[in-house]
Amino acid sequence: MASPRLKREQSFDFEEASAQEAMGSASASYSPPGGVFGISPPESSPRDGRKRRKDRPSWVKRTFTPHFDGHLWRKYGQKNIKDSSFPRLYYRCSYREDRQCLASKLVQQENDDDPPLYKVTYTYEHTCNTTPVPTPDVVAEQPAPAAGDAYLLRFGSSASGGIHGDAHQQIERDQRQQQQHSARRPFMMLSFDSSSHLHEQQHEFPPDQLPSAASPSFTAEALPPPVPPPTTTTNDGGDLFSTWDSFRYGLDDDHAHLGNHVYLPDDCSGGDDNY
DNA sequence: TTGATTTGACCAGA
DNA sequence: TCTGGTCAAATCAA
Repeated sequence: MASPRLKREQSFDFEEASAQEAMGSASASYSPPGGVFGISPPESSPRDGRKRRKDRPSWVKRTFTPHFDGHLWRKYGQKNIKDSSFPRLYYRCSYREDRQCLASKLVQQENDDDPPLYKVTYTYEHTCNTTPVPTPDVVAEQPAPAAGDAYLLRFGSSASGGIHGDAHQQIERDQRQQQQHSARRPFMMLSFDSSSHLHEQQHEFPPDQLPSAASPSFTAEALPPPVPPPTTTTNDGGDLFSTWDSFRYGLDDDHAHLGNHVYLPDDCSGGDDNY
């Protein structure tokens, strides 16, 4: 009897090494040129499905909300990693089979802070052409960012803009988690997730570099008046979930643009915003 | 009933 | 040889 393992799913033969080399070491953040790799359609031998990891295009970002990046993911694995206190979670695009979307991501918690910081490694760009949920969320707890008060502001992906219901559910689950986190202890959280298909203006602040809410250039009040949201959910308990379409938040000059978050592990600060 | 998640095993790369 | 990435059956949840 042949082992079912013999049945290898899709196998792809990507030669992305050149792209990696162009970006430097494999561990550096990789910014997909134009947001699209030179992806070839699935082909070649079955064994290449497990392409050498170094050859696969990937980029890293750190975020407090690893599940909010505007795409719909399906978890397919979890593994404890050596030298890591936290398991690594494996996700792939939910449209992998439907649209041969190769995008996948690895989520690994990096610390036990509140909220915890996650390192997300994306592999391959989305080719599913699904609308990456252009409806960010704003979650603001505590009306005024007074000293010591919790202040949570999240620009995440919401489901109201064309995402499927299951994605909505997933997001809601995550929102609940975030709420639970935020309810435990005062903290400040700023995380910006939105449609990633544009691959532009993405920054993320490490926890120790989060712009202060009191900063004149980075306050909740500084937010541009949002487009009237198609759906706005307000929790009576004081939490506010606001969603609106096509929201992009930019800060000029020496302040980061906020629209998506990105981590710049090395010195990828010049030129295009890294991804 | 259907789809998502969990989890142990397999396999390839380092 | 070890570790990490993926598969797929079993299980869970909606």
